[in-house]
Amino acid sequence: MSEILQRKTTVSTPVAAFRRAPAKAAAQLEGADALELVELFFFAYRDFVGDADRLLENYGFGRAHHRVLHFVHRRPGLTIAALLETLKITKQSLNRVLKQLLDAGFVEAHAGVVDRRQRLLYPTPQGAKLARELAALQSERFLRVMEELPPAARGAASQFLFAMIDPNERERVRAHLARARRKGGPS
Amino acid sequence: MSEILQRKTTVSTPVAAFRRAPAKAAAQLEGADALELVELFFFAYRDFVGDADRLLENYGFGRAHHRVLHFVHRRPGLTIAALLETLKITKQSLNRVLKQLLDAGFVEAHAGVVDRRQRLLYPTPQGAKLARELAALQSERFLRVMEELPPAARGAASQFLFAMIDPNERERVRAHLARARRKGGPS
DNA sequence: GAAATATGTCAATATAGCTGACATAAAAAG
DNA sequence: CTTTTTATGTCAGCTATATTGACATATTTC
Repeated sequence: MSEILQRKTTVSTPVAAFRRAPAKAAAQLEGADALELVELFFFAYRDFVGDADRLLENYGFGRAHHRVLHFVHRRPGLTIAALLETLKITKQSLNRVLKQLLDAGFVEAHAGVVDRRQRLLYPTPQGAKLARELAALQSERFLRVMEELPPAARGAASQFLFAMIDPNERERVRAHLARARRKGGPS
Repeated sequence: MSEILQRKTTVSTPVAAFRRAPAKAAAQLEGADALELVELFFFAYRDFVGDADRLLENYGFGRAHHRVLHFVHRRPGLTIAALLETLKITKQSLNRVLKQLLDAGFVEAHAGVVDRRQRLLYPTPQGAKLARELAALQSERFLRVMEELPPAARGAASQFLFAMIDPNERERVRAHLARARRKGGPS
């Protein structure tokens, strides 16, 4: 069931709780095993963002730029307000990063047609290219993971991640994904 | 299979690829669906760390303190070198944070017995208490998630997270978990 | 016309990381 | 027993990312 977690020299698997004691899972989880999940999540995220970080260095950009470019690419025509809500940062924080992306020609802003106060953000061709490269890097990790995982576990990954999101944020996330599907398309 | 992802008003699920086209999964994943996993991972991690952040504020500590305290608590007697390797930061970065934890009485350092150059790090009772509180907060999220998830998906979560870790880091992570199990115990 | 909204901007501050250079004590190697 | 390596500490300066608070402007809505 968890071959990938096994060392060649038989040693205990990273997180054994769910297999070890299926009956008393909820009780036993609390102490040590949830802690292991916490740590795995930490390590996984650390490596996950590392991929993109290395590419971004070549452009003089950081993670903040990545996030902005990513969401603008995913939802062309995104407003400042929508971006702020997605990123959960202040407009002052966003502005520094966004200005750099605008100046460097990776993102464009156009006045909204229905509401001219709004600035609708679009990736430039150059921005779209970088966004695709970054997305490819991170997607590759997921692709590799899905290949490694037993087929039964594959669908579980997205369920798991979605369940990890704050319940009161889920609707927003769902809305974002729905809009990205309409707008961004196959890219 | 993915009830938790469903809106009450029937709408497409966040990540439908693995169910949508089991046969052509690998091909179709690349474009849009791996991207959704990337985003879910981002949102999930954002909310996951948010829990602890709020508690840490009361103590004037940040995430960096949390990570140090966490690993010291998990592996009492940890050396500086081991901590640096786990956190993947420089000793200068660590030192500022560690000094604050030492000064505030959350962590203690004792000269190593076999090698007196080493400083073995231990949580104080106060440090252990805070570490447990933080761990409980983050464990709770996992516990809730595991309850939400269909039983079949539960074991998959740890497999998934472990598979997300860089292959050349996995041995280190396994070693960490093994040591934590011996040392930290049920805490 | 007044009020609310979307956005921009200036200034000061905090946190968390980095590089580079140098210092010290203890262990290991010769 | 001297030299070298190792484990750690520390100073100084820099960068990236975020914050709060205050104020400005254009546009829309009431």
